Amino acid sequence: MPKTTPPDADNSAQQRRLQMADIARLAGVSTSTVSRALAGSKLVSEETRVRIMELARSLKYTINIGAQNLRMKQNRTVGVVIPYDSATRQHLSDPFFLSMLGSLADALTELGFDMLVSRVDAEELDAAAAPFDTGRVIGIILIGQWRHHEQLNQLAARHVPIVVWGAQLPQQLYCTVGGDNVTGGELAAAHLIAQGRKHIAFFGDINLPEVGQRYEGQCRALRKAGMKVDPALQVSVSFLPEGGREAVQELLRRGVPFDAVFAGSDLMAMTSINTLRQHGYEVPGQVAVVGYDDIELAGYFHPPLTTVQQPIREAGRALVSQLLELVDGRPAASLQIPTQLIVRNSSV
Amino acid sequence: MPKTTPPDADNSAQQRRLQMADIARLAGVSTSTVSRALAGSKLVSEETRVRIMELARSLKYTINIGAQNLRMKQNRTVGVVIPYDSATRQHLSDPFFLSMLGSLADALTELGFDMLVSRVDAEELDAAAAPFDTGRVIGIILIGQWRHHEQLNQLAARHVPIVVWGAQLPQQLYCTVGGDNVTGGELAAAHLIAQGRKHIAFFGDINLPEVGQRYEGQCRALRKAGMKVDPALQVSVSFLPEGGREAVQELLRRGVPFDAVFAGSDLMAMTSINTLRQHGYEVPGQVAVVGYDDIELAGYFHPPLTTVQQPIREAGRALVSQLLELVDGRPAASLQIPTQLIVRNSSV
DNA sequence: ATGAAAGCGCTAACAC
DNA sequence: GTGTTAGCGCTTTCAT
Repeated sequence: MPKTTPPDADNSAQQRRLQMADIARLAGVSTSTVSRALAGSKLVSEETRVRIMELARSLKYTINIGAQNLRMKQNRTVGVVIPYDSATRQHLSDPFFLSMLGSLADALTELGFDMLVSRVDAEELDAAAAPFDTGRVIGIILIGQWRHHEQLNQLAARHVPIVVWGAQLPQQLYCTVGGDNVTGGELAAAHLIAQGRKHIAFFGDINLPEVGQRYEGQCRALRKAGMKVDPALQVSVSFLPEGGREAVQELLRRGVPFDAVFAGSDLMAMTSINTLRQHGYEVPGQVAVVGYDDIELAGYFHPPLTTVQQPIREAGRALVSQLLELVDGRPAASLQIPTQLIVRNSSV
Repeated sequence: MPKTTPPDADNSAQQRRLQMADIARLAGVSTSTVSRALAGSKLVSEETRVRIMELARSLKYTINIGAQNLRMKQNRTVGVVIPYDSATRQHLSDPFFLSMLGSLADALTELGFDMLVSRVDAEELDAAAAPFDTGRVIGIILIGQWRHHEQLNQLAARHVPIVVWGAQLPQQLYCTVGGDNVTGGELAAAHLIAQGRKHIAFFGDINLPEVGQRYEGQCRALRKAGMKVDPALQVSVSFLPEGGREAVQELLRRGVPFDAVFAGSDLMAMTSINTLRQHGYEVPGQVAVVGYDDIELAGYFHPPLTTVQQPIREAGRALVSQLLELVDGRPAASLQIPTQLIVRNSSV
């Protein structure tokens, strides 16, 4: 572990960081006055206030937020946690999660909050609360509900202010914000059905709440169209990019006929398309494909990907606003963000 | 601006956060003993240490890091800043930058550091130092050098510990970590030349240091092959995804013949390929295309993208290790991470 | 309008 | 081994 000596350690020329007492001395006033001046209090005369502010600015002095926070018992930092899968030791790479991070950064910056990012082992989700427990952040936004409903409930029961990006589940103590997965799945499947597709495969781990709901949506669309649900067309594969390839191979192995694929994520849709092509299938000619997420690159893929859009900008804002509710001690309802189908060429 | 009342505000049932004094009282010892016990000091008897630790754990007490930092004048948080373009008000979306964020998160987590992410207006780069000036972070990693060489120099002159992802420039006071852009460009162009391409277009804003160096590499490869550099084949376009489309259109407008494109980023390569196709060009048949970055999706594109790989995992680690050098008061040399050409189908 | 003094939650001499 | 005390850099009564 690197040492990172404290700034005041005697490594030569490290000039000591300026502090309020210095400004006070230089201005010939007390620290109280400096504090007030910098805070824009009207208790200090216009003249000295200006003088002190100028001085501070010319010396590039800024208040030490740590000390200020301690004294004022406040904090404008929000924790964002992205669990990683300890088994695969998978690192942060899903473009959708990454975009969410960007969107959260934007939403928080806009409101004057800082964002503390940490990664935790998905199996030790309790650790997600650490930045809160240690007082560094006022609450936690967790991206990736995965299968950890129970652990999340426990965190909420402990009164950790936490908002989770994911699906709304029965008996849920924590607040979630997520896309409307059932409708999303239904839209996707209905679209494929409208294109005349008869055998629609589903790729994705339906044990994950969000994916499960997307599949449920597909089933609903099938039933509405008077078609029956064939379990042989449902292939459970992980969220990793290779998922698409594996799913196609498994489906071919099963030997069930299919003319469409609804994939649990765009990444999976893309690898599915590539694998289908390698096996000589034309997309969308022989197999129509629909993805999920509408990541930045979906439209640039060949063929451009039909997909269900998760409105990431609003998602970020919603996550933040619900968290701030919780932080202020108000209850925060779980939210569903409406999704829409983006029809491109991979399915028509 | 939302209020975010301090935790001790009187909104009903917010139970006060446990603190060391509480543990001390419950254990019947002084706070010093608790402090020592929790720090694992050998000054406290085995027995009381265990007792106190158990107590703390059962009560889910954790030390308030803010107070600890203040007292110990230490900090294990690193700032990561991603400037945004104020003109286009462009938000964080380039997959490469996003991946870099992920890689940094991993590298920092591994070393036990936290990551504070902020976004600043690229025109006000001075603001990038704010998290440092206010004592929240021990140093800054800035992703995106853009055109702000001068402002970065000023930050370094102010002794802000800062490491920048970007190109190494003459008269540079700050530390950079970046790919070897010249070699990268040379590899890409040499590859295209080896494929028998005669008229290689370059897409990208060569005023950006990194892109300029990639172009320089291309020129070098051309000269080595005894070919001449045709300025009409260089098209300056922004880093935005649409850049690729605009570049192709501009090139066609110019009417110069071309049989290859070297694009400044993968995103641009992808949109270029799509636009070329729309105009009836076959890739790689009539036009070979090479990108830059090797983003996650490059291999899944159709055709799979030949590209220059920026090793993002090492990049993250290198950025962090150089920053920690600076923080410890040691000089940190700028680093170039070797790049390699990944040959896929878009160019062969 | 300004200053003195107390204290935010913690650690580290220094006593015993 | 453990407690007492001072103080990290700031804000805020309470005096003046």
